[in-house]
Amino acid sequence: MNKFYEIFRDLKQKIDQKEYPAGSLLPSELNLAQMYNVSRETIRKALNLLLESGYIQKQQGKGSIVLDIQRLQFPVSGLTSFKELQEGQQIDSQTIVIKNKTEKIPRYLAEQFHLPEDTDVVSLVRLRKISGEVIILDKDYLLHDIVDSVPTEAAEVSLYGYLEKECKLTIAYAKKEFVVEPITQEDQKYMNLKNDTHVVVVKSEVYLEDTRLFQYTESRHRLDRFKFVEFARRKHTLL
Amino acid sequence: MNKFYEIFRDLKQKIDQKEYPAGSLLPSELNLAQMYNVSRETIRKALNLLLESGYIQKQQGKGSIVLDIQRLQFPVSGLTSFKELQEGQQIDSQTIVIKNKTEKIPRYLAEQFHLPEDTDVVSLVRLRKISGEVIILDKDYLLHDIVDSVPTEAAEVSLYGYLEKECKLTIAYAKKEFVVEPITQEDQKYMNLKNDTHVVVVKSEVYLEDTRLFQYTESRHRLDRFKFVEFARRKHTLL
DNA sequence: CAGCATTTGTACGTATGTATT
DNA sequence: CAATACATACGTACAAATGCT
Repeated sequence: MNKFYEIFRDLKQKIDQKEYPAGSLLPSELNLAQMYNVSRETIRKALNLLLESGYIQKQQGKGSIVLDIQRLQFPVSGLTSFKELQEGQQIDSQTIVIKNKTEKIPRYLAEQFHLPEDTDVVSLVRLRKISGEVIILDKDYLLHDIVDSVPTEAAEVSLYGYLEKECKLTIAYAKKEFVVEPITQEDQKYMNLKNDTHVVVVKSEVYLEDTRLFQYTESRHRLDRFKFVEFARRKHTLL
Repeated sequence: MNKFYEIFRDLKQKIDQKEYPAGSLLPSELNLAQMYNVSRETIRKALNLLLESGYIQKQQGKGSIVLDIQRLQFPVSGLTSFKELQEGQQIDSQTIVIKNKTEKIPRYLAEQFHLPEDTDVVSLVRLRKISGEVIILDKDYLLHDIVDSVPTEAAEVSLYGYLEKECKLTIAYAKKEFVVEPITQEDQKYMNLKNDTHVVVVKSEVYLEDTRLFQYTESRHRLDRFKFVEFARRKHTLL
C-alpha cells in the first residue's frame, strides 16, 4: 500500500491509543519525515487524511493539534454502508431481504435520471432490525446493465462488499438528500412504526469511478431512531 | 491569493459556463500546467479542490471528467451559514432576532461540554422566515469569553460575517448532529407549525482554529421544508 | 495480445513565504 | 530578533492505469 496511507493508519492508531493524546501536538512534519524515513510531502499527505477525518487540526507556525475524537465517534459522514456502520459500532443488528428481483425501472426514476422506460433494474427491499425492531426500510435499485443480479446472501451480509469484491466495481461518489416524508403503506406494513406519521428518507444516487450512475437508494428511517452525524470543515475561501 | 486557489476558481467558472461541459475531459495536468504557467503540483492542488466540491471525477490513465453539477446545485455540505445558503439560492428570506442577551449557560450544555455552571454565554434566538412563513428557529449559544456581545443588527444580517470580519475569529470545524425531536412550547409559539408534532433539529458544536469550543447551535426546522443535500466520496481505504 | 503514448498517482528534494513562540 | 513549524511552489523521476495501434 501507499506510504502516506500507511503512515496515516499508523498515526490514527497511535491517536486512538492515546500515544498522542487529545490536545497534544504531533511531532513536526520534519520530525515525522525523519521518524518514518520519508519526505515531508509524504507526511503532509498523511496529515491531510487525518485532517479530513477530524483527527487533527493544523495551525501554521504551531503544529498539528490532536482533537478529542472520542466524542466524535461516528462515521465521519461520507459514503458508508449499513454493514460498515454496524462494524464500527458493534450493535446487534439483522438484515432481512424481502424482495430481490430484476424488473423495469419505476417511472419516476426513469424520468428523474433520463433513462428509457424499459430500463432493467435489480430491485431490492431490505429491512434493518436493531435490537429486534425494524427501524429502517431500504429500497435499492441497481442498474441491470452493470449488475446482473445480487445473491440474497450478499444482500443480507454486505451489498457493497459483494459489488466491490465480487463484481470488481469501484464506487466513487454519491449525491445524498435527507428529507422527511409521510409514511407509505409499505412503511406501515414492514416497520415497527407506533404512531408515527412520518419517516426520515435518505435518497442516494451512487456513481461509479467512470461517472456512470449505478444505484439509487431510498433509506427510510423511523423518526425516533434516526441520527446522522458529520464532521465538517469551514471552507472560508471556497465559494 | 494562492495560485492553486485562483486556478481552482477559474476552472470552476469555466465549468459553470460550460466552457468545459459535463462529461468532457479537462486538459491534462501537464497541459494545464503549461496553460497557467505553473508546476504540475499546483494544478493538482486546484484539481483536488474541484474533486472535493464535486466538480470533477479523476481517473488514472484517463483524465479529469467534468461532472453534471447542474443537478447538484446545493451547498456541498460542510459548514455553511444560513446567510451564505440564501446567497447561493436567491430565496426571499428574513431573519428576526427575538432574543439577544448574555446569561448563564443552560445546565445541560454545561454538563455536555464539561464547563463550569456559571459560564457566561451570549444567547441568541432567531426566527428564519422564508416566503413569509417561519420555517426555522435557531438557538445559538456563544461563549462570552470569546465573544463579548453580538449587535442585533449583525445577528440579523450575518452572524458569521460579524464574527469573522469584525471579531477576527477563525471558525475551523464543527460536529453536526441531525435528529428529529418532538416540538417544544417555544417551537409551537414562534413557528408556523400546522399540525406537526416533530421538528428536525440540527445540533452543531463549532470550534475555532485553536480548537477552542466557541458556539453551540440548535437549528430547529419544520419537517416539510427541511432538506439537506450532500456530496460524498467513498473512502475505500480510510477505515 | 503486445507495445506504445498519454495521463494520473506517488515520492523525493529544494527553496521561499508566513505564522507562532 | 531568532528559531521553529506549517504553506506554497517548482522540478524530477518513476509507477500504474487507460486507450489506441
